[in-house]
Amino acid sequence: MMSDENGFFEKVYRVTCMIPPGRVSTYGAIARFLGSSRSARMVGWALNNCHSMGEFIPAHRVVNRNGILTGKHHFGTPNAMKQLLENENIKVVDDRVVDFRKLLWDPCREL
DNA sequence: GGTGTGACAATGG
DNA sequence: GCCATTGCCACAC
Repeated sequence: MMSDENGFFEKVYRVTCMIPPGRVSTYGAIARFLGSSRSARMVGWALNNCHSMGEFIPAHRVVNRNGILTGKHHFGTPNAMKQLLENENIKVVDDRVVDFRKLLWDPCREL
């Protein structure tokens, strides 16, 4: 009960929505911001359920540590994620975010 | 209540 | 420096 808003998933959704446009974040960074630096995998899983939220989650701004669009296949179409990233003025080449290091948005650092 | 999983990350060879 | 393996923690069945 009422664990929905306090659940790990809800936190992931909220932080993911907090990612400013034109920026990208990593699963580990989000997980660490949530207090569970080792639950990076849970972050991806949470986004996997994001389709059940009823609200759109900018999961396309979340990539792995290498800046690779690991979950692009889960967007319905592998091109959707890249298209969304390009829509944010983010360059994506070979399923990798260009200047990912500069575009990296760390909640623990920026906040 | 236990088992399996999963869009990662870190470590070792 | 790259490839393979382990750890990991929260959620679904």
